[in-house]
Amino acid sequence: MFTALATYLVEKGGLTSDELRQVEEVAVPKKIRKRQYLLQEGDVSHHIGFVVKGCFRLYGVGKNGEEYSMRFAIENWWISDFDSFQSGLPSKYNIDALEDGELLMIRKEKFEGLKESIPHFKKLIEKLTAKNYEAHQNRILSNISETAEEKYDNFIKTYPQIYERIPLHMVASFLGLSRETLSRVRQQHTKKRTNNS
Amino acid sequence: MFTALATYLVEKGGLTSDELRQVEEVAVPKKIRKRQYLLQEGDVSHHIGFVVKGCFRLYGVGKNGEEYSMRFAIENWWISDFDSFQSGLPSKYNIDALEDGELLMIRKEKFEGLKESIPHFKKLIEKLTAKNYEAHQNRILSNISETAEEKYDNFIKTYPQIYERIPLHMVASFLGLSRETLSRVRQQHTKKRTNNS
DNA sequence: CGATTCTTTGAAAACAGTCAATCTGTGTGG
DNA sequence: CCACACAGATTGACTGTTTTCAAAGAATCG
Repeated sequence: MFTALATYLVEKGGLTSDELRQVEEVAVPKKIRKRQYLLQEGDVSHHIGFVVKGCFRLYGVGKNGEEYSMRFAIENWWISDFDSFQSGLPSKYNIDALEDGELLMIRKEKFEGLKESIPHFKKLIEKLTAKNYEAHQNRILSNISETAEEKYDNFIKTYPQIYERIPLHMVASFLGLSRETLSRVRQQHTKKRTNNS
Repeated sequence: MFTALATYLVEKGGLTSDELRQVEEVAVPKKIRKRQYLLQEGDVSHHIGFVVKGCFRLYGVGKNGEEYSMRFAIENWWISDFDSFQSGLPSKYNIDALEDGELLMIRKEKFEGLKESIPHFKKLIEKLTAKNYEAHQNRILSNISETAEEKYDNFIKTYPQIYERIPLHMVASFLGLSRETLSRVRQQHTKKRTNNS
């Protein structure tokens, strides 16, 4: 089960087999069933998880019970509430599994240790952090500048693999639209596509 | 002029006077006039600026010429297009001065050097990065979950110092509202306040 | 199969955006 | 010092988009 992470670390970070062994030592496999929580509001996120298999979702809950999807993660993505992971404070969010899945969990202390002792690993994490920053920036720009249709368009172009795996009402809550609006936007969209081709 | 940054680094990062000297060596003072650009779309952001005095704005321009405010910075904040700064790619954004101002500019290579050679400095930057991540997360949640009035409310609570210094139409573009809508929201808001007190 | 979850649709209401006009304060040049 | 231009803020009337509520139609799962 570690092979997925090993492959990833070699490809993306150029880790040596000795370095891989160090990572393997601290990566704890975890199986999780669909609909189970990986993290619940109020918990502290002590781990970061590498997704070997499955699909996960980080979301907040409004006072009327509405769910706001903040982030999704599929194979070869990392998942955690990074806020809580960094700060050690209780999380405002929940993480749940949208499918049966498998993760490799690394404790915060161990994770920091890997960054210290493996420069390649550190570099990789910094690269991911930068990418993440850019993604946030783009998402905010999309939020404040685009119409519902443009947001939808943008989403399916940016995250096609995710789009095909999650229910539409979660796409809607990720984009800040009601599911009904998303449904209608999609209808418009396919109408246009068929006219043009 | 360096004293502002020195004070900041001692208070927030606990730097020693020797470490401060290292920072001073690479920090280049820059004066800038109201309405001048610090960065223009297409430029690469080679520097990060520490704001000694003044107020700055990072914004994108839509195809119809509308401006979308992504970020503001006042005294003791850092300003740059961090995307471009990290990646070395041309920026999609502009930075301009909303008032006459003074900055201390640090070149990317020098900045990375400081992180290498001064653990205190590195730690401070990492703390800021984490805070920034949290701020982005909160802003996205606000974007996708709140009404116009809640967004406005949230903004004046989160950034009171900025609110009182920048034109309202920039607050509007930061929140993803039209200036007219913001104006009406404000009117409602003050009406409520006077009724309740 | 029955239950649950997900998606779509229609109609009405709430909300935000646009356009156009006006009002304010600031600063510049004659 | 005044006049004028300019940037910013507000207001009203209108338009358009999005939400809400209610219902019903798919799809999936045990």
